[in-house]
Amino acid sequence: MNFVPKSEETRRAIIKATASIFNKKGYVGTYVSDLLKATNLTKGGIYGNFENKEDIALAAFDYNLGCLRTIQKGLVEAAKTYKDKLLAHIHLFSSKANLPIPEGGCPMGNTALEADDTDETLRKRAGDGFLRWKKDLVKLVEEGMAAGEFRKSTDPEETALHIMALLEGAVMIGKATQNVEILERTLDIARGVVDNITKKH
Amino acid sequence: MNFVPKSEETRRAIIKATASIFNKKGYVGTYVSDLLKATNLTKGGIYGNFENKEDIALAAFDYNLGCLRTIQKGLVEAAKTYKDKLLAHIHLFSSKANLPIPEGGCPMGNTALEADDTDETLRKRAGDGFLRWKKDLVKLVEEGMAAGEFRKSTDPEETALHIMALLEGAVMIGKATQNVEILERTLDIARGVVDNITKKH
DNA sequence: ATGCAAAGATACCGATCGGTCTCTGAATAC
DNA sequence: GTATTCAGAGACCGATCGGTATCTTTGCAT
Repeated sequence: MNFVPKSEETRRAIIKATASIFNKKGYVGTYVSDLLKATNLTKGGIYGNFENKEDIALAAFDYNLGCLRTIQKGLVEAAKTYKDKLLAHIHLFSSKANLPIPEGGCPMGNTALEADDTDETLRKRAGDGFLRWKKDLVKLVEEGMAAGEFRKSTDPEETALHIMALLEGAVMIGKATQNVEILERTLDIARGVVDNITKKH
Repeated sequence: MNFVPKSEETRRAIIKATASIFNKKGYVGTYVSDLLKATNLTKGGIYGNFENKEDIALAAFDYNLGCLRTIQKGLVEAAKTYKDKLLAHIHLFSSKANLPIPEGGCPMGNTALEADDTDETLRKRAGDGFLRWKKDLVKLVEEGMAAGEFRKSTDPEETALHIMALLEGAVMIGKATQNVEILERTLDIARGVVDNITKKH
């Protein structure tokens, strides 16, 4: 215990180099040997900066999710209307968007389904990520309602869950079938959800 | 090559005993030692009936999915209206339903997100499962339209994707957050989708 | 130039991985 | 009763797992 990383810089480099591996191959499927290859380090370098494999996996998850949220934040801030802000959340998942999102897809989704029965710490990270995302969406819907963009009858929580579930489901089914059309069609459904709460004039 | 299982009965027993393990811990996360424990067999028994671990994993996936589809089929056939048949697909995922569904959740979802970047054979199984499910749903919507239950303006494929993505997303987010309310609320959204294509009178 | 600290290389560890091969014991055939 | 068969037991295999402990190198302060 009282573990102190030897070099904050190396630590960051390890995370950056290995985050995509964890996101693609999962926690158990990623071996320390994979990390050595990806970082061109040896065990001394790895274990001098991380306590153990799970420590790296957690940092990698945070990195991947942080990366996603940063892009998301940029898109949302760039959007002017609340409708467009919601659409930005959807656009983030589009294969056409060509955004520098983490390889391997949504880290929350990947982690959720791998870790839910096996690793409580990782599961909680994913769960907290979803709750934070929901909070963001709920806030956007509420603000959009206050601004008069969305119908008064809108249920913010329902809308948030609707969009989130659609997006995660879209990615999952799109990846399993390796069918981009399915992904994009499902994203269009999510866009329709946003459209449906928007006031027409 | 030319592998022939020694006992069809034992083979089935192995699948039955280990299917839930694969569904919970995933392909890489499930060890042959886990299978020995669960079956009370030794390696001779296992490898006399399966070529290798992937062979068991594939059989386990088929078993889990088959189990799910059997229950699904029963619920759908029991439902009288097409609306209720669609709702049956949703009900299958409800935590309140207390159905004997495979432990560990939807095998397609689990397999999709674990195997999409690592195991082409497993990925394809999951993908094919989704496509078959979509076909079932599309057919139900089309038949419901022909029977005058659903609006003429309904897009069967869109409806199918909408329901599937919502359900898979619901399970994922529900499990990650360990929040049954979130699962059930999202299922209600899916029920709303069915309601929206249903003609009112 | 010399001494020191620390980051990372490397050798090593026990455990366990997936898989093979030989043996054994119980049921069947004769 | 004896021979045969075959499902499954279990010892064994090399490779690799995650992790530790010691050595080596490098850069810096003096």
